[in-house]
Parts: sequence; structure tokens; C-alpha cells
Amino acid sequence: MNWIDHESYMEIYPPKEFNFKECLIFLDRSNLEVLHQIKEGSVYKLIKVKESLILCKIGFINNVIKVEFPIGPPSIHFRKKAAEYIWEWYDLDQDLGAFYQVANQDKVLKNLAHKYYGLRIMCIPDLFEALVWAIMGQQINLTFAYTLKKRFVEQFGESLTFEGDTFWLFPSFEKIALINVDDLRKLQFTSRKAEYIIDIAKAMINGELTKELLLQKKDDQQIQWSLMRIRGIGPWTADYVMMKCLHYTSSFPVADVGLHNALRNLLDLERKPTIEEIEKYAADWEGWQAYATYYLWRSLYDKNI
DNA sequence: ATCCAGGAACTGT
DNA sequence: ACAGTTCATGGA
Repeated sequence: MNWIDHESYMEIYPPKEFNFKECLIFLDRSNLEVLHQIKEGSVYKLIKVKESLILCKIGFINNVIKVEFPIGPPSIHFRKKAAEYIWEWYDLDQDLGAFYQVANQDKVLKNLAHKYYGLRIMCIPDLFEALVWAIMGQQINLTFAYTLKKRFVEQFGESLTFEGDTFWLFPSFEKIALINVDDLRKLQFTSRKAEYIIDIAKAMINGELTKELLLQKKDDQQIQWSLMRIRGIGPWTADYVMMKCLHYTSSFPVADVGLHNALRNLLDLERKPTIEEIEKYAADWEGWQAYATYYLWRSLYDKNI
């Protein structure tokens, strides 16, 4: 992490290939999003370190990420944790130059890489949040997924209100481990998704399932296998979590409907491509399938193509 | 109305 | 192993 602490604010120095505005477009894709707010080019994000709530205002000036603390700066230890969170959130450890080398040789990715240069995967550093969000979104449209997330967060999450705006934290697994299926059925979760989510919360309470344990596995196959042993997690969810939480750039949610639609639009296909066809397009994406997928998702937000 | 949605488990063969 | 069915509801 490359940063400088100034006590009342922080500066984070991103790698060369970074476009804050492009990341904002992704963050701003749903007006039902409750885990951050965007105002005048800055992102407001509430995070929790130990028992402290830290409100961050994240802006971008002169190619530097500037982080301010509207409710006052926390101590240096917590500031560093906040900086680390933001570094991970924006996926700033990745060498996108390597991705662009791959993309520039590829028919499908070449234009996207140019058009969205500097876009990074907006990650979900918290494992529980990543898993729950993925499970919530299975087999429903994205708008409804956001509706479910909003209900879930506003029912079970902590919040902080500052100058009339309320900022929310994703619910903790400690809290969700104690609720029951009916609590989630009331929010229109299916019984199965409710079971999956509560079971995962319990597994995390027990310490059987942690981000650290997953990252200790010897390779990505082992991680994927560990995830897929959990009820409610299939190939798509495992890949999604590896991409958005564990920073595996080679993870590839190949069954993703958004990916299919993006390819159909981009290549002007009559129908959605089959898995086999997608694997042909992806033959040269080795190592960067997650970024390829993400850039294709991004293309779905340009209606005018 | 009708089809499909950022899938996965379950059931039957 | 593999295909078909069910979950459950909202969006377009």
C-alpha cells in the first residue's frame, strides 16, 4: 500500500492504471445501493474497525486518492486500517498493465480495455458480505437483488447518521447467526437462500469459514472446492467471491448471465453465446478472466452501443 | 401477460 | 454422470 497519513486526512497513491471516475460509474449503478453514497464526485463510505465506526469521504485530486473524515479523524491505527480497506476495495494491488497486454491482443477485449482504461474491480473485502450478496443475487434480476440487500442491511445492519444522511454497514455474521429463516422470509428471501445465509453466518461464528483460511489454501482450485462444499455456493458464487473478495484475477464466472448478455450485445449475436462459445472467446484471457468479465459487465451500462 | 433474471439444490434416471 | 424440476419473486 502506498499512502501518506496527514492526521486529519490521508493520501493514497494508486498505480498508474487507475481511473477513479470509471470506478464511480460502477459504484453508482443502482440508486438502491445503501452501502455507500456518491456526492459531487466523492464516495462516502462507512467502515468499522474493532468497535469504531469511521466515515470516509473518498475523492480524487491530482491523481491522488484523498480520504477525509467528516465526523473527525480516528486514531492513526484506525486510519491505517481505513486506508487498507480502501486499497483493497479498489483492487489497487493488481498490475493492470499485465491485463492490458493481454486485452490489447484480444478481439473482444481490445476496445473495452481502451474505453474503460483504469477501471478496477470494485471489490467486497468482507467475506460474509461477498458471500451473502452473491447468494442474494442468484437467479433474480439485479434490481430486485439490490432491493433485497437494502432490506437486509436496513433490518440488521448498524448505521450512523451525519448531517441528515444515514450511512449503513453490512450486517455482521455474528448478528445473522442469531436470526431465523422467517426473519428473512419476511424480507422476500426464498427459504433456501435464508437457510444458506444463516448457515454461512454460523460457520463463520464457529471459525470454520474465514477469509484467512481460504487464502491459506494451496491454489485456486482448492479454494473453489472449499467454497463449493458449502450449501448454496455453486460454481458461479465461488468464482464471484474469488473475484470480488479474494482478488483472483483468473476466476471466471462463466455461467454468468450478465457476461452472456454483454457478449451478445458486443458481438451483435442473435442469441446468447453457449458456454463452449464463451470459452473460445476466452481462450487468450488466461490469468485475467475476472477482469475480462468485469469489463464486459461494465459495458452493460453503456446503453448507447 | 410472458419471459427471464449476475444459480443451485434436489430428484429421477 | 446427466437432464429435468423446483425454488419464489420482481422487472421489463
